[in-house]
Amino acid sequence: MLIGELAARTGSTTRALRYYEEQGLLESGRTASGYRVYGPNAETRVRNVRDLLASGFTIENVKSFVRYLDTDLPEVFAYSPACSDGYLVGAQRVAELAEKIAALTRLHDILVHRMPWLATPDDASRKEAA
Amino acid sequence: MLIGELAARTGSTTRALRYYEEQGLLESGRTASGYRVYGPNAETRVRNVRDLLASGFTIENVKSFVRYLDTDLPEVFAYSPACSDGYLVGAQRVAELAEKIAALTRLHDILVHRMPWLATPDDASRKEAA
DNA sequence: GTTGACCTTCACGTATGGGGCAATGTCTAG
DNA sequence: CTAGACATTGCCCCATACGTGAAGGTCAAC
Repeated sequence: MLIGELAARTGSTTRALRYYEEQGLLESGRTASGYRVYGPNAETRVRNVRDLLASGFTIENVKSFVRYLDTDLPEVFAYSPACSDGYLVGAQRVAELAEKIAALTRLHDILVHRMPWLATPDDASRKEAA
Repeated sequence: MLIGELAARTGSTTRALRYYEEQGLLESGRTASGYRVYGPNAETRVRNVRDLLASGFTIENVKSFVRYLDTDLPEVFAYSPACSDGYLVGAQRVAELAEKIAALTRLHDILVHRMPWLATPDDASRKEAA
């Protein structure tokens, strides 16, 4: 399978696949003329990478899961913290996201506090609730 | 007043002040030897710029307020939408922040949903409330 | 032999607010 | 006269996951 086919089968792009390889998340053989060649496992692997990215992990995070990316991930994730590093990475990522959300929320609230006429109905209802 | 003094008086850095000038938010005269020279208004202006940035506006946003930056801003902001462009910029910025917060929250929730053992007490209480 | 679809590497652009160098010029005090 | 504190411009760096060309090689079909 060449890179175009793999991209089509996984709903990604050739650019993304080369990027994953550059990041050490994907391996490929080469034809005599230098084209990347992929085995059938590559499809599962790419799906897993994209699945994790879409779940809020970063590329760096996904590197921690690289050992498990050739089997179906739902299996891995279904049974509690399957691997301790997965747990740690997940927990750290959740904390990072929570922190970023908090920081942006702080900015948002400062802004609304200074310019109260900017409050959205959503803000108003949250204010009522508080 | 030279750049170092202005930086010290406003709690910023020389690098930041040159950046503000590059962005058109600050003006300076020059000595014969090329040093930047600032008048006393510069201090108010820089404070206002940094105040707006700290309030969640971007550099681009602050450019919209450039006409008002030589007077004390609290005055400007105290009387409802003092200037219609201020209102528009503020509203847009609030919307942008809200959107970013929503996007990050979506990621966060997906992650917690997939790895429920990662939920923080905060998540749990929010879940109860819902 | 040529068109066209496929592939390659290289490398800049995205948004944000500066940080941190380098290489060099200027001013002031001892 | 020289040290050192200050100034200048300019350029690369940060994180993020690729997008979007450029300039060119490869392969199948007609």
